[in-house]
Amino acid sequence: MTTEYSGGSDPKRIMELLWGAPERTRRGPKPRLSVEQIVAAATAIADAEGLAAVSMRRVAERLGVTAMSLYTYVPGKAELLDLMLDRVCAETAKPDDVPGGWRPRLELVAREAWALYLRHPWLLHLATNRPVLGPNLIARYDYELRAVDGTGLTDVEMDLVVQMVGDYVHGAVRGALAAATLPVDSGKTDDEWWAELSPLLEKVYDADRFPVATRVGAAAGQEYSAPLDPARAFEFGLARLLDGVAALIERR
Amino acid sequence: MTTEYSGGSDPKRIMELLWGAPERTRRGPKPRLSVEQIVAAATAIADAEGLAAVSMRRVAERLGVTAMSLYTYVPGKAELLDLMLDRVCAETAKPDDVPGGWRPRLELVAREAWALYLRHPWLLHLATNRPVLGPNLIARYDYELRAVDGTGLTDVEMDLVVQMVGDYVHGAVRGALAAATLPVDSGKTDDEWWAELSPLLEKVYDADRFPVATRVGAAAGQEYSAPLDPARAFEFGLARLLDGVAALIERR
DNA sequence: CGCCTATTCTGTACGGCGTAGAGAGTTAGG
DNA sequence: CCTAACTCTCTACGCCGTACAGAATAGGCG
Repeated sequence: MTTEYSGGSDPKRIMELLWGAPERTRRGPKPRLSVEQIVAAATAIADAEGLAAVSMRRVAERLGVTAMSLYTYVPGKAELLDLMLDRVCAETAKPDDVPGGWRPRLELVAREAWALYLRHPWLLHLATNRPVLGPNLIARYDYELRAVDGTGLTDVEMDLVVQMVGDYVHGAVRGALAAATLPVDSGKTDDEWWAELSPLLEKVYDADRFPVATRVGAAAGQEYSAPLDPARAFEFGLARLLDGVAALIERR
Repeated sequence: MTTEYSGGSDPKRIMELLWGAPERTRRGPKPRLSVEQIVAAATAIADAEGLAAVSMRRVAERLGVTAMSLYTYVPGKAELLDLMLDRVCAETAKPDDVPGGWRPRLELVAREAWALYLRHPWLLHLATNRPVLGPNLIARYDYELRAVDGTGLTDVEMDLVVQMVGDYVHGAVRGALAAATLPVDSGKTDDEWWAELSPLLEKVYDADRFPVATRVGAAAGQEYSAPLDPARAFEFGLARLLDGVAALIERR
């Protein structure tokens, strides 16, 4: 019996893809590719040229195959993106023996996520509206939760804390990458860009209306454009976040 | 769906658009539209059908005009998205007289952002790679900073705290909306969805491998699918976050 | 007034996208 | 061997953003 899935795609199929389909004997010609090759090719393109460059035609071209032949391996592009997401999540280290309690463990979780985002910036632009229940994502979720297991937090609180850390990293990376790529893809340096923009800005608003934004924006801009400082900002914010978690845990 | 990019071309032009161009006498035929009408139409479509439904052709159609005629008002779609972003940011209330110090002020900032995201969920999918220096965005940034001004934090720390709150809200909304829209656009209830998926999951992984994820995931799923609880989770996480900020401020 | 010219808007077209559908080629099970 | 299952190619549809050419409009200047 087959069910008809109008809007979304077949959950069974994507599950098989994520977890590795059981090898059946196949009647037709030998497949020239594998799902893994396709996902790897798509990931390589995304790493090199960004998510926008990942199209079925581009991926197929890289594999010496027509676009449509990919559809014998993967139901569609959305599922390919799901597979890319789960695949890269296998890269994060998950050591079991981090000493020092929940805080160093959560710090490691955050830093691994930070590093993963920097390796694959296109992760920022993946909209994960629906859960992707792949093996690596679940394993990572489990690992992250274990960082705060046994601290007296309720299950829901544990989920929330882990979610918070993930969200924070996401946002911090976005800020860092925006600052880093701003001068790069406009072909101008940071100073040139601002030099061009600031007279326009000044013509149109008086700094007196937004005194705090003007002052702080300048300071923050300088901080972020310094060589190593997005990472320091990340660490700083992380410390604040974990202080909040600590306050919660100590109250238990 | 993947993220939409915004920002890009001639800085002078987009600045004029954002801040309202100086009215010059124009020689040709009277314009049938205004930038404001176009941005409003695009926003209405995004509110009703999501960001993916916003195309130049769709917006033009809604205004009784061809797609190309929009390009006399707006340099391109990226700039239209910039304008939409700045436009909706005017909606957030910014009262000056919040009593109780920085914490209630920051809470208000977060709740206003939360409400804005819920009114315009497509904001989640807007990635602003470069800053959009519109009047409403700057005004909001200034307002948010004033919430923590005079607390002894450095300028850079102020920026960081405000950024953190914004990032947290972004992530929390994403989680809440994912939970809410999951059953909706698949045409199934939450229970049906899980009932269909869980046998597939069970066939493929044993709960013993991910004991914590299994337990916590179930608890969190139940919590989020309850009617009002994404909002409670949001408030809870916000409290933790602000506890961290408080620890920093008190140390000053 | 009438011309010139800047501006608005339309029509058409290009190259991209995701993917549906038909059909050619290939291989295993009966 | 035949047939059915399977892979892969080709063509095509309907979207997308937008470049370009040209028609219509109307203010500035003679």
